Amino acid sequence: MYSIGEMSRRSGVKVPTIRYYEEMGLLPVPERTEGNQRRYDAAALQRLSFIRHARDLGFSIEAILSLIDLQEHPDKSCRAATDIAVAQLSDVRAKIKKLRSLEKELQRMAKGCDGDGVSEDCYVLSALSDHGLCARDH
Amino acid sequence: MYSIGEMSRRSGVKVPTIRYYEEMGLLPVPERTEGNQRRYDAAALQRLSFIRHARDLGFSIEAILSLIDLQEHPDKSCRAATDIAVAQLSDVRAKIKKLRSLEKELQRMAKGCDGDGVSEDCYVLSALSDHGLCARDH
DNA sequence: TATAATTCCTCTAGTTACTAGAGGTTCAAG
DNA sequence: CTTGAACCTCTAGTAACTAGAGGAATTATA
Repeated sequence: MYSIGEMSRRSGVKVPTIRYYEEMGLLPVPERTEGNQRRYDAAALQRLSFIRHARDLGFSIEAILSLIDLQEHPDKSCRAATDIAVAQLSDVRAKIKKLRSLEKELQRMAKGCDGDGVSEDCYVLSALSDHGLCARDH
Repeated sequence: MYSIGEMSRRSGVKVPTIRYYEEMGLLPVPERTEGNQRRYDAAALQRLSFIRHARDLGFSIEAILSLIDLQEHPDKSCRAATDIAVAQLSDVRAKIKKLRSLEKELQRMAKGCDGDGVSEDCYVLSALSDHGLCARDH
């Protein structure tokens, strides 16, 4: 049986976050010692690692709740899990796309100005003030 | 003079968000009518467009506060503004990098599984459970 | 075994950048 | 002058935690 600190060390998830996950229903309510401290078993650690992994991949807590539900009902269709993963993938792709265009514009901004001189005629500031200087529309 | 709704229409920033920006110190406190409604001038609209533009580019409110400070003190160095833009750029690049590797892993996950069958042996779920299946380390 | 250091407990509040809603007032058009 | 749209303030909610207070339990050392 692991204490919450032990769980934290083994999973890389901070202690208050573990309690938060419990509150959110991601982790089952653990046993307690006589002194009211949480004690976890190996299954709980595995579950926590699953959560950590999914969060690292950007899955929302809500999505993870669905994934856990699927894990606990092995008779349900795998389709649902795949759908969640695919949705996550397209979300990530949309974010990449947006960030790429931001990157371009910021690059232009940062390059336009050598950083010398006063801010009165700073390219960064004028680029932000004047939308007409943008390469893209937003 | 523009009402807050007019400002919203012209800038594309929602009304409650304009009030929020005022509270955050991004927008100067505007004049009021006798009936206590906000009335803005052209300078305020320009400022709001600047803010909108900067937010679109992912600048934090704190960063925008600094940029505005630089705008209002044209004697200060342009260096500071450039630094903020460069920091923003590297932030964006880091995010892109992270998202790209997420994309790869999610793609692998979504592909590994055709969505048919029960979730007991769903690749998505096993990939999330078993870190060893990951292509990258996180 | 006594004490000290560490870890744990709950609870509240703060973070970012807004958004939603309640309940009430003012403005502009007809 | 009435009516409906727009405005006002204030509170609370969102996501996913993080920080801190004040106190109890556990573990390690003497």
